[in-house]
Amino acid sequence: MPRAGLVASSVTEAAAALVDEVGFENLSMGLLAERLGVRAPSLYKHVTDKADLTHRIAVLAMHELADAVRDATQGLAGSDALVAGARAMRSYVLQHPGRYAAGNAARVQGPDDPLAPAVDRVLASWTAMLHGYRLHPHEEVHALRMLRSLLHGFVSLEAIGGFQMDTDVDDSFTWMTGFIDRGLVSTSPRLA
Amino acid sequence: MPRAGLVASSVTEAAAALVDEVGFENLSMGLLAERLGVRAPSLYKHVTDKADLTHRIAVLAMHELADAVRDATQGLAGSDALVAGARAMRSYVLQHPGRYAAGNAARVQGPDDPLAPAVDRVLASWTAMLHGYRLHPHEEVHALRMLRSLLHGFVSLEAIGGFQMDTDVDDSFTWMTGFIDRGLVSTSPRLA
DNA sequence: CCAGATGGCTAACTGTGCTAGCTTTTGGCT
DNA sequence: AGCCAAAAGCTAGCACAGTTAGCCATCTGG
Repeated sequence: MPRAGLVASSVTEAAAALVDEVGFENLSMGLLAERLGVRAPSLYKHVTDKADLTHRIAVLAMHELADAVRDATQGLAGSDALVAGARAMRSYVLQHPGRYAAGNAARVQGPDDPLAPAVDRVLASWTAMLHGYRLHPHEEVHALRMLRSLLHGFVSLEAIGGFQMDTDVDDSFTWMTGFIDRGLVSTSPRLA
Repeated sequence: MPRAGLVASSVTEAAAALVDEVGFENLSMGLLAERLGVRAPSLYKHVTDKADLTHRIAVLAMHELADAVRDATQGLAGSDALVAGARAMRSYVLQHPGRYAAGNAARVQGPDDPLAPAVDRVLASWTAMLHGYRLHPHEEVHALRMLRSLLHGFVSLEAIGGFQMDTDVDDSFTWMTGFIDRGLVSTSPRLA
């Protein structure tokens, strides 16, 4: 019987694809094994346990999200960058809800946890974006947290179908990013 | 042997307390039964299954949240109401993270699901609050979604310890509510 | 005070995560 | 080429959580 030729990264990729399909809470080792044409215990040769697996998905997701935002904001600044970055994040999460859920469920474990730099990359993208507004240095952290909360909250709610009313969700997102942009401009001591 | 004298509501209350203590994902029928001085299968005389139990917690949580916001904004309007309501929500979630997690995990099931009116009560609170800003009618939904996203995102991130930097989280929250308030005021066709 | 409804129990089944220990493939080294 | 250790797969089986079946004790209404 030939081997399946698995490796930690390929298992993680398959798990990420699966989790986007069936939902984060429905991920099971058995189902993943089936997808890979292997028996469940064999997976433990590549990941230590299910927690390790979901953690790896989280790291993957944060890097992919950081890449998506970076690519979308390439060459843009100020309002344009903000809108493009926000749209890129929303699009990524709608396309990969399971991965994003894994990212939210994960916690940074030790000082060498690769999740930390992955999350930092995402935060650095937002920070760079906010830099264009020339805020007071002590306001930047507040603005970063606000932006993060807003985007995270919006996409989380949208992903679980939380917006019931029939008003178009795209319109709300556009309005919202415009609202934040105007607020940031008028908060800026230089651009106001 | 005397009976424990349980009833659906008391089981739900106990489960809500437990879930705040051990975390939503660590809720187990066995642990809850132990707390109630009963064996696990006995719980099924009061709730149909674990999903039913968490759903009941969710309904309870949404009503409690709606109450907290209503009480906090009593007699206030405009900016004052917004700030007070936002603070009340943040405070509730920090005090009852498990309940709030249950509320987010729940989905409205049928047309008679008591979760729907409970969620509506919360949304109605925010809507009433926004009414003070006299926005254009077609902008109200957008503003509601923004406010909801922002608050949900912030308290969710805070509850899981997502804000790493040592800048005070209280300060960020205050800054953020102020930012939104100013934005709403200047968006309003009457108050600007 | 009896009878039915009700709330508790034990026993047992299922599904999932995971470990132990065996077998087979694989790839490098002589 | 052939050997040998490491690695990758497998089966068997344990533990634990959720759940059901079915029994017995306890309340409560007539």
